[in-house]
Amino acid sequence: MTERWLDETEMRAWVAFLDTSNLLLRRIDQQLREDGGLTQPQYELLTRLAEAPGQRMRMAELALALVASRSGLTYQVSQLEKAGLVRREAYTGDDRGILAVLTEQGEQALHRAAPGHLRVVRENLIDLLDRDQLATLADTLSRARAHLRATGGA
Amino acid sequence: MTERWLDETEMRAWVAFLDTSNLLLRRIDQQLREDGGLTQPQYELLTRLAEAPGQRMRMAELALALVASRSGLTYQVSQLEKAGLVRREAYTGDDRGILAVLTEQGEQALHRAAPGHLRVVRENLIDLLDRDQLATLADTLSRARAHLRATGGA
DNA sequence: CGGGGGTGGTTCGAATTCGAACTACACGGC
DNA sequence: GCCGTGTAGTTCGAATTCGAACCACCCCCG
Repeated sequence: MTERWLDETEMRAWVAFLDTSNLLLRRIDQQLREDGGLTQPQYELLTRLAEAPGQRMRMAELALALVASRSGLTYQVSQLEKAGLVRREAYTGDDRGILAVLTEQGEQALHRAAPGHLRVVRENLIDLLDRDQLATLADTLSRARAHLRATGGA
Repeated sequence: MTERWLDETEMRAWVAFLDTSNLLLRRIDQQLREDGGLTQPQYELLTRLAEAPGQRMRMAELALALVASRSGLTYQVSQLEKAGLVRREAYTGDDRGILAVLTEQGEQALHRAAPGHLRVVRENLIDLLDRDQLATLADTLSRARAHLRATGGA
C-alpha cells in the first residue's frame, strides 16, 4: 500500500469530508458569535462539561476530549472563567488536579445558544440525510474516531 | 423545528463527525510537519493549485475553495512564496487580479509529501470503510457541502 | 524515606487566523 | 468623460492556538 492513490469514489469521499468539515465549522462559529457571544470551540467545551457527571471535568481529560493542547485549554478556560461561564475548582485527591466546572451562568448561556446551533447542524447536515445514511455516517465515523484515538498516544 | 433536540443516532453521527474531523486534521498536520515541513492548510492550498488548469488560481477563488478569509490567504501565499513553492503573477484582463501559481519546487514538495499524507488518510478513514459505506459517505457529505455552499452568500 | 521518573497545569513566545479599514481598479449611468 | 458603487488584494491589530520550558506534586523502588 506504499503508493496507492485514491480512486474516484475515495477521492470524492475524502474531499467532501474535508470541505464539509471546514464549511460547517465556520458556519457554526458565525452563528454562535452572532447569536450569543460564544465561539465554536467554547460551545464545544461547555457542552462537554454539561454532559459530564457533576458538570465538571479534569483539565487534562477535557483537553483530550476536545482534541486541544493543554495550553490551549488553559487559555479558553480562563476566558470562560472571566465571562463567568466556568469556574475552576481544586480536585480532591490529587493536589495537582484542577476541575473545570460549569456555572449556572454557563448552563444558561448554553441553553440560549443551543437552539440556533442545533438549527445550523440540522439544516446543513442531519436533516439532509435519511435514517440509513445517518446510521452509516455514525458507524463509519465512530470507527474512524476509535482508530484515531487508539493510535494516538502510540 | 424550533426546538427539536437530536435523537440517539443523530447525536452519535454529529459527535462522531466533529471528533473525527478534529482528530484527523490534527493527525494530518502532525504527519506533514514531520515529513516535509508543510502544514495541513498549506498542503491543501498546494493541492488545489495542482488540480487547477495551468496550476494557477485567482486569489479570491482560491480563498473560496479553501474556506479561508482573503487576508488569511494573503498570509499563506506569502509564506509559500518565501519558501519558493508558489509564485504570484498578474492576471491579464483585470489589473486588480492576482494569480497564485504553483512552482516547480511546489510541485516537488507536494510530490514528496503526498505518500505520507495519503497513508494517514487511508489508515484512519478510507481503508476502514467498505465500498458501500464509502459511496454513502461521499454522497451524503457532497450533499451537505452543496447545501453549505448554496446558502453561503445568502 | 529519599530520590528519580512521570503527570498536571500554567506561562511564554511564535505562528496563524480573522475582520475592519484601506488602496487600486472596474463598470454602469449621467 | 466622470462619479458612485462594488470587487480584489493587502495591511493592521486583536484573538486564538500550539509546543517547549517550567514548577509542583505523585508514585515507585531501593
